Amino acid sequence: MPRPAPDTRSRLLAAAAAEFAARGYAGANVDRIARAARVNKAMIYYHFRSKAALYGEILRDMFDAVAAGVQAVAASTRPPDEKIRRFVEAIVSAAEERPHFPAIWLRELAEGAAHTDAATLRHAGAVLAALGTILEEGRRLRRFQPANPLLVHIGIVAPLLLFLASAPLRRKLDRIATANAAVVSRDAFVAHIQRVTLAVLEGRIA
Amino acid sequence: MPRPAPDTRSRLLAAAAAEFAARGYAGANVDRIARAARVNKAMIYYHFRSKAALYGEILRDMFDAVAAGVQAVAASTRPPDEKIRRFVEAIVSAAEERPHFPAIWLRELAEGAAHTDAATLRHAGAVLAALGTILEEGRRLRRFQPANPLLVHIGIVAPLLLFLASAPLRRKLDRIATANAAVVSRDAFVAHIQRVTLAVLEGRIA
DNA sequence: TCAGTTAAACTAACTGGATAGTTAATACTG
DNA sequence: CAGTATTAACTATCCAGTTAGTTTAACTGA
Repeated sequence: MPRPAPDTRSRLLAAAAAEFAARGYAGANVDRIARAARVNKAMIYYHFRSKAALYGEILRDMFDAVAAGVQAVAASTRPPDEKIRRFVEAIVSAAEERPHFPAIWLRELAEGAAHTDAATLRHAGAVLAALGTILEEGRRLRRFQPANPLLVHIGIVAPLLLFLASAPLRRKLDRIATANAAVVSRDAFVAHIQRVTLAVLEGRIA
Repeated sequence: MPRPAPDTRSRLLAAAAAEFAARGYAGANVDRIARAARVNKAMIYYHFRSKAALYGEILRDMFDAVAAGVQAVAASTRPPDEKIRRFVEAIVSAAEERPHFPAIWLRELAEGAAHTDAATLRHAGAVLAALGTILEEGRRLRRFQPANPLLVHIGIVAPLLLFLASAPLRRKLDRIATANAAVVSRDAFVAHIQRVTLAVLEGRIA
């Protein structure tokens, strides 16, 4: 039933996100995306303008979501330590709603955000800015020590992204390797990042 | 001067590492690698078997170097806390001798090590194993609390990789963004990771 | 000491297959 | 019937890998 444009568009977005995450922008194949979405390839060019535009749409959606999440946290009325916990949680849950986000973000970092347009880049910058706001507030309230926002940000985002993005690899290794006991649950990992970050901010490190 | 086979091979390796780091395996272009190395494209197929073999060689060299470095640290006679500091330092200096390592490693993680052969994968696993040895020793000597090696490993490697791999992006952003004061030196960053890791291991968190 | 031989190192030009993007025609629905 | 959604088949380009032939350094032995 053509007119109501079923879910072709969203099916394409989902299939494309999986493909881009698994193979990167250059490695992604438009025919394969169409096949996975069970849709004619030409629909990609009907609903989106090009492979690049499709990718851009996915990126934009991802960074919009994260930026919105962490900005809400920063603007809320909570004690600073609680804001930090929720900042971490906001990133993780945005990533879990979009399972391909971590891998795609990692790749964009690796190639200097080559496929990221200025607007999306600003949204990404807003995540760092939101963290900066929280740190500043914590400092004003004498709860946090001075800390470089970039350093704190990397300390949070890098482990989260790597942990989430490497899930497929870890599963693969567990199947091969000899009883690799090094398995960590999502919750344990998040809690660990929250604790470590707060220890840093509250000056409980060395 | 054909016979002495000047540095064609090493020039190709260098150019290829840069290309793979900047664009990923699929995005890398063999003609561009040859041009950058100022060498005829056919030389790639003369000195290496294929694009994949060239990439594999680069990966192998990288993981060999890191594995050797951290294994030397683990085998040395130092107190556990010093071993941890040197473990971090070993990874950073291997990465600095091979500036394209971090971006390439990040990508491999993002795509589940799709282009990594079994031997190279074992070397990568050896890095985690070396850390495990250090943690165990520290525990035996009552210096470290019990800790999940994978969790500690990600806490070290993820920030290092992200910090090193995002250097080009950060430079790009600094040129655009309005007085982004969030600049962190290499040494400050490394020292921070060392301190945080030891705080975790010595049970000084939470 | 040097003509002749060998094999490694190298090149220009080509090939074939993959793939992003197009088009013209068709189905459906309000 | 009007316009949105969809399709099969096509095109043009790009790019990994090949090939047939050339140059050069190192060696041979007379």
